[in-house]
Amino acid sequence: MQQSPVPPEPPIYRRIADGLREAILSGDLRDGDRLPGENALMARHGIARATARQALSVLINEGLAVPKRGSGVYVRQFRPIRRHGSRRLSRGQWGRGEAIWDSDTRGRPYTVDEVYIDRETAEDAVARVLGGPDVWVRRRRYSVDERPVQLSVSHFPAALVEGTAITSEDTGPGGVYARLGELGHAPAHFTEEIRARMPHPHETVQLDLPAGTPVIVIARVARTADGVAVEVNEMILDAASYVLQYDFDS
Amino acid sequence: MQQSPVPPEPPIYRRIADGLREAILSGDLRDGDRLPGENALMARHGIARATARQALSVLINEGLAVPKRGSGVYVRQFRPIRRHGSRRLSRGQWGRGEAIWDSDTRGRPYTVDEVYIDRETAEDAVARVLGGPDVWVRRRRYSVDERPVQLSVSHFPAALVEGTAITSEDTGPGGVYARLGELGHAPAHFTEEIRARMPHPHETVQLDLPAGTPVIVIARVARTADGVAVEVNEMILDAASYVLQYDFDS
DNA sequence: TAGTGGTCTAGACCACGCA
DNA sequence: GCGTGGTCTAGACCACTAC
Repeated sequence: MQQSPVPPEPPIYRRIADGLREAILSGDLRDGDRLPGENALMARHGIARATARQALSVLINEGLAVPKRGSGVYVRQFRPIRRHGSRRLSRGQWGRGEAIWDSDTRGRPYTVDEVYIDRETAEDAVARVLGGPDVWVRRRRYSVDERPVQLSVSHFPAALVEGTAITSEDTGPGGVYARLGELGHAPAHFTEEIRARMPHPHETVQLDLPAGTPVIVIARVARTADGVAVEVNEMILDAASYVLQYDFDS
Repeated sequence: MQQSPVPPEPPIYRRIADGLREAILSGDLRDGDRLPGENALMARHGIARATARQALSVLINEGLAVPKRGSGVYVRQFRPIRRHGSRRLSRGQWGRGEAIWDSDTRGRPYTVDEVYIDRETAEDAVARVLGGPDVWVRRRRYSVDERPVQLSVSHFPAALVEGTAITSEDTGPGGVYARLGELGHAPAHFTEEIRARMPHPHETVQLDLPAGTPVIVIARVARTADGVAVEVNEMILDAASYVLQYDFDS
């Protein structure tokens, strides 16, 4: 039998972090409010600077706070955009104003900040799906309200799109899917694979992510009615900016 | 015009972290390998202990490494389970061995570790969808290979399920959906909302998450053919353990 | 200019693992 | 018992923000 041991006290930095987190999650501290700074925590709890920093770093790494140099540490807000996957069924009587999570439903306009188009050799997984490594690639960054929210890399089989508008910056009305349709390869079936992880450094830079924000990674494969894969699109989303929604029936 | 300034050198701890990350992502260091420890980094780079710790903490907070007390810091593995949302279309000729990401396709068995069933007052968002705050709640924890991977909380309208097997531990053959069907409320339509964020402390404990692992949160609403919501299920997934997949057509 | 967070040093004691 | 990571102190200098 194990003698129930005295439950060990959490370390000081953790107790301080717990208190601040409580204040944030309970709503006592709201979006944009200033947290007590390092000096305030040192004085209030009689601790060293490094310990105060450690407490704040917990909240920062949890995505609940953002440090601003020379100013303070602030509570962080979460106001996501809603992205619909399959929405065939969501237009009926159900699914109107009955979402679980709050989100900005106003259709805020996307801006495409950056576009790079290139002919490349695809990595193995993409090559396997597209039937070969020769691809045209379209890399974009999307922003909403001046804020970068998504990186997107689309791969197309080179043999399919060579010489079409898909390999130029302006893909024309209807975008790449309209062009694929004109080529007799209209996308009909989609598969989306979704993961979440902490961002790599270049993603942190390109999406301007504060510490403690994961990214959602979506790998989407578009196939024609015949089942031929015509596009592989990898999207990196700022997780704090998105709610994904999928509607389907059993 | 801005005179292009000399690009500032990143701090030491960051350069060390970058080097180690590079070694991990390039495959030089593989799953389970031991990283150089604090003492090794101090000696190799001539830095103080706190600086070495800071470098390692970067990788730990990125989910790329796990510290083991008294032993070392180790590269972390990612071997996810595949969870299918809508898979109506995935059984055809397409979608066979053509996934983008690796995953354990062997159908490893789930274990239900913990079950709590209770009558509760639902929070606002759930009450709004279910048409009232009176709910029966089933809380479960799922494990795969002895490892907790998912927390799940299902809410059912109390008026609908009162006195049925849904309010008892053993829901009988076919589970709760079979019971709902017998009651004339078979689920037919599903909406899944997905977010990702860093875990709350109780989630870290219950899922035994190392630092740097986000969670995926899925809120699923099940509706009958008439559009009546009969279940709201909130799932918390260890993001390192899952790939979600959705199949649909345009 | 005063206050903030960012980086770094040089120590200390502890709990834990592994041999 | 030794090496590991976990916690903590008491300083230092810097860059940046706000006033």
